[in-house]
Amino acid sequence: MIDVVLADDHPVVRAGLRAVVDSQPDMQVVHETSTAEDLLAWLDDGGQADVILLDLRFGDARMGGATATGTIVRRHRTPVLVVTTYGTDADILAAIEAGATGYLLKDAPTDELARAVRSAAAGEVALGPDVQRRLLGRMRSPSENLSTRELEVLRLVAAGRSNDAIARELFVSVATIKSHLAHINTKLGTRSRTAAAATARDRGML
Amino acid sequence: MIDVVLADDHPVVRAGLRAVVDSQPDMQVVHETSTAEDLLAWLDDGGQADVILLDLRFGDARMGGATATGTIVRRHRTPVLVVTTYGTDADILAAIEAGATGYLLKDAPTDELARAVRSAAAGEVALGPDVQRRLLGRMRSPSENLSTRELEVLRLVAAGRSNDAIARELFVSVATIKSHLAHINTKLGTRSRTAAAATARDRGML
DNA sequence: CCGCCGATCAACCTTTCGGACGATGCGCCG
DNA sequence: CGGCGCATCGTCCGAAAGGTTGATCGGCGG
Repeated sequence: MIDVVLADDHPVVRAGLRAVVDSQPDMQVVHETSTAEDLLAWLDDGGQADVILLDLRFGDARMGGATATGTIVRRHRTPVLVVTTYGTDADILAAIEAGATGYLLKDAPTDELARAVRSAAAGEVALGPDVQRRLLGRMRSPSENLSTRELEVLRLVAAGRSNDAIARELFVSVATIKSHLAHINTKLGTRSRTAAAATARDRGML
Repeated sequence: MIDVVLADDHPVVRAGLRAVVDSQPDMQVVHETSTAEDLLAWLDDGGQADVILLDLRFGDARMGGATATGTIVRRHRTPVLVVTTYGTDADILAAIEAGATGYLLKDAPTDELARAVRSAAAGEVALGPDVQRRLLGRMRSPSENLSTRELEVLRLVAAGRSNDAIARELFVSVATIKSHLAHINTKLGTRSRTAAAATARDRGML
């Protein structure tokens, strides 16, 4: 039997996760908390769990999901499965770097969730298909390979400047800016300045 | 007995709403759908409900929650209770203008949800406390002169979509998007989509 | 009832971008 | 030394975006 703990500040979502987990014959919810602090307190108090389902976005809570994940993994070595609504690349990366065993989006079908819980309990990594796709996309375009000049241009693009304005601002010709932008779009896998700016924001590279 | 229909593209949230509703002695879930189209189809097919719990954000679905709300209210006169995760002012306004009977955030406690369902079934308006506070805040500062539609377009622009993509997403022609964008640029004092997106971010209108 | 506004679309034209070449110079590293 | 990546510029062309004007339609308020 897999003992699962839920940590989510949305009562409705907690009820949903509980329903999904309890409907599985081989797992059960043993505890629920609505804040990361409560979760930590429960664990420190001797609470035992096989898997923790954690929401990355704790409303306006003091402790973020990523921080909580790091603390839990370090202190209790319990597998943390991050289940959140929106998956910006930065969030996902942060969670994984913090030591999360898996990352699922809330729009994942229930059987996928159950599978992820079993994988996590077994100590395996469990990433949702969406998440895997995102990570792959990130690999294909390793973002950080933007040169300093390209990043400089990208920042100005994101600020809404035109090529001409950027050229004047950087004391180069428009052709150069276009060239940089072409490289940026190639590296980020985008097709327009606006998409590049949006992607850059998502990845927290500004 | 209050018959409730759920419309949400997140399986977990659907399970959560179902758990909450079914735990109340005076209400029950009679149908679930994951898209607005399915919901409309079910209603058109003779489905009867006392209250509809609808998610405003239907992933990448073709029909937005606000549009769906309008159609349902006009065609079937069934009270629609919008239950969504994040409450942007524009979202709330759009939903209410479309004729939603109530608006709740998903982080609302379960008893508040149950109360809202009863109010909606009785034909009363049911706005969560958070929502009411937001509306008041909005009254004080009339935000921007941007219409809800323009704001919708602006958001997609900021997400990096092309005019063509936005047009397909909103089911209108490219000419309309260009028209909206022209108005947006006039109102914001910008000269390009990227600048408009940047300005919008600065002013926190997304 | 009439006027105004928001949403929708169209046609036309100008400007800006983006893609696909190629070219030069510079610094770094094996 | 000889690549290699980076930054710089150029041209050509097609695609996308922006500006202008004008039109229809529905709702809402005076």
